[in-house]
Amino acid sequence: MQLGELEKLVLHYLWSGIEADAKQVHNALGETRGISVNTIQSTLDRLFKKDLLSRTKQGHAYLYRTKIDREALLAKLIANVTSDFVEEGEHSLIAAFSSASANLNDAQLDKLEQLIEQQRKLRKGLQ
Amino acid sequence: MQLGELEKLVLHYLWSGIEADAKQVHNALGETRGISVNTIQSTLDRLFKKDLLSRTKQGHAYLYRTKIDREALLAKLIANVTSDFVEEGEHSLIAAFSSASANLNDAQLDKLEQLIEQQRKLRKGLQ
DNA sequence: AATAAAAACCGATTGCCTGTCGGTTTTTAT
DNA sequence: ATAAAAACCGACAGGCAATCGGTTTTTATT
Repeated sequence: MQLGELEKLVLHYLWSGIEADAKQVHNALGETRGISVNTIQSTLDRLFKKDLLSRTKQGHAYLYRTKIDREALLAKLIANVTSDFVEEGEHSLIAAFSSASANLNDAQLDKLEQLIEQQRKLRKGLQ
Repeated sequence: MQLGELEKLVLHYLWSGIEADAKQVHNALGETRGISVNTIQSTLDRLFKKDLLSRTKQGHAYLYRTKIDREALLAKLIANVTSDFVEEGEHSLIAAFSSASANLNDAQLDKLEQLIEQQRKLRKGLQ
């Protein structure tokens, strides 16, 4: 799945916890750029069709909101872009980690380990 | 940077440690697909221009070889596709992990922790 | 129910990228 | 010098994002 510039901007905007219709998004992003409301509408529709936004009719207009959070989208994009390069049974994140670990600083390594621990505890509790 | 199907195939092929000219790549990949040598040549050239391959004249033909290994390319692709979504100082992998950790099995968690340890040791040794 | 306003929908265009190749120029080996 | 091989150039198709004008549908109001 490909994401264009405007699509990314819209996602960013909606991740701030806002629900918005095309008009509002246009006010927030399009107006300054000299973009028409129609363009925003198309973009929202594309994101909807990509299953990244959900929408409900509110009065006359659709209210859009994100259907996936930033972190999940990151995971999705990473899986997407790496899938052709990772072996069967290999997890893309782990493959990615082994290639990128050198670019992580100490604090980030700590953070990751912390997240792993957290996940482990969660499992113990649930089982 | 976008990679097409044929480009990925060529990279895969060259990652097997081979140096090859257009003809050889064509033999290996193009012939069965009914693709002309010219197509392979274009693809090799595009990959070269993307700085993913290097080449040297060998006799009459260019010999191509990968300029980046699989892991490094993964890192690059990931950085590319995620850069618009990560904050300064944040690393996309860690952000992605926090949402995807639930999808990893115990063995994969172990594996990841192992990789972290390995990376730590590497740093101790180098410092 | 009629109608005006708002929004959705449809289709078209442009621009960028990959895949694809034919034809021309350059290089190389004999 | 020349024939063969390879490189190079330019073109076209197909896919996707950005962009918008115009038409249809929906909604609110009288």
